[in-house]
Amino acid sequence: MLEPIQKKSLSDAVFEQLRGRIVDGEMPPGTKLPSERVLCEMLQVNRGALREALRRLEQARLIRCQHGGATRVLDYRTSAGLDLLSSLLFTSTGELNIAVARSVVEMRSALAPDMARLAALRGEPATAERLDALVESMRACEGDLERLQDIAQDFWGELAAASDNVAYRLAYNTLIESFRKFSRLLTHVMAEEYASLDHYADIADAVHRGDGEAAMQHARALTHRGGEAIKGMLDTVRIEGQRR
Amino acid sequence: MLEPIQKKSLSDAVFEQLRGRIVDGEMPPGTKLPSERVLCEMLQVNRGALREALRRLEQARLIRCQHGGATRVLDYRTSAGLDLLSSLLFTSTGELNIAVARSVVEMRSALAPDMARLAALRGEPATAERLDALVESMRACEGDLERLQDIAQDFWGELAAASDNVAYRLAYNTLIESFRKFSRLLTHVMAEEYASLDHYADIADAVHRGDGEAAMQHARALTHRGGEAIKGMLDTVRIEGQRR
DNA sequence: TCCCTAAAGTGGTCTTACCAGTTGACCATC
DNA sequence: GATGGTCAACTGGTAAGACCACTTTAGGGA
Repeated sequence: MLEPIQKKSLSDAVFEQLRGRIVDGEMPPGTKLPSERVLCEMLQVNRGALREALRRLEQARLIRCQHGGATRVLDYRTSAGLDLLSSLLFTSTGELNIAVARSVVEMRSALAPDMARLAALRGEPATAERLDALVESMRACEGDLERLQDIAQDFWGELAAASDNVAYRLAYNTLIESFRKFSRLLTHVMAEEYASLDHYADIADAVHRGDGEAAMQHARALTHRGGEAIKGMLDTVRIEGQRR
Repeated sequence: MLEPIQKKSLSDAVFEQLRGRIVDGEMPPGTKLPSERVLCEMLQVNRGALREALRRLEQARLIRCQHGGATRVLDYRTSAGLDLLSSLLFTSTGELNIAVARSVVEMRSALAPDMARLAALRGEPATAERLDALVESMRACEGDLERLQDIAQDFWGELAAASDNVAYRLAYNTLIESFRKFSRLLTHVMAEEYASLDHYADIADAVHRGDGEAAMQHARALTHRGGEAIKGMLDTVRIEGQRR
């Protein structure tokens, strides 16, 4: 299958390079950035492209610009928002950051049960119908684990939408964006979730009945099981990484 | 008390105006934006300032620009990240959006218990010491509810930092940014949490002992109690709003 | 020592021009 | 009729230079 090639604009490249140097700790909090004119010269780009990148860094709360004064690096740990998460997943050398991946999985486990609970309490009949259809699709792809994984993500997306909680919806978007980047490393873990496919059906059923507690319990069981399996997998990856 | 006046750059103003029109639904998903030259003319700003704003909108995944093609509005519900949350809190007329505020409180309730659990499991002795100090400070300000509220926020911040989970830390930053915008409307609710100040002490104690389950239970009790109270308060606000 | 001021340096705004990719109409070809 | 090429007219992307607004700093005066 052919994939569209990704083209990066100049400001994209500048943004990513500076963001990388900041989160890698190469430019620790408090560092004074060179002036825009100097940065242009160093990066060999025009000032417009540079400023577009600086505005984005400022919005991500990685830097703070002051008219007439200096532009300083902030401590992203205490100032940045969740949107930064996906850019922390891989180190500058391209290796998966296990601690960050674990964070993603843990947060998923914390949010999913309450998402399911609210979806059951607030979801409409059409929601439950769609969940049923997704469960059916999951049953239909016994061998195709990647497809199973994709549908499972859609399942959670449906719950997030039905939870009628905009914070959950937005957090789901952010988490999924991160999760997709390393989920394929864990595809075989999904085989275990497949064994507990009934839990998905139970959640859909609980949404049908409007039983929030039941939906939460089944979601908790599901994410707990998947979460532990994934953490075990991540530990394996880490150990293999240390061997090299 | 005097407050520093907030100065907005041109690109800030452009960004906020366009963001507002998008999230208000005035420009629904799929809408084709006018060309940059035309937008400059309409907004009476130069193209550089406009483009800085467009880059930020693109990063927030509210729009999508295509070289040579059109710039289109995306559906923020399915594409934007959690960082957008705080800008959804108030409507264009300046009124609090109750549904969004409720979302913030619900998400806090979902995350806090697991944050406390991980903080107990992974926190260092110095963390527990700082939590003790914060509890002490809370006891010391019986009458000053606003101060109590601020310290409580620091308490959760300490737990987020100790959880050793970067997703929780970043999500905490985002949630607090939103929460601060309406927390003063709920200050009197904190009086109720004051009655349960021992729960904070219990969490600190659990962190001392490294007892994750206990920390989680007490955090759950705390956020449940506070969450219900806040939701009740928000309902009151909504009813009052309807009366007008 | 203190305060003021001027100069230098910073980010913010603006204009103009040109480069590069997309779209659609038109036309030749198969 | 379907396909593919060409061209003109868009679109966004890059570039360079000038000037404005603000902060910092160094120097000079009281």
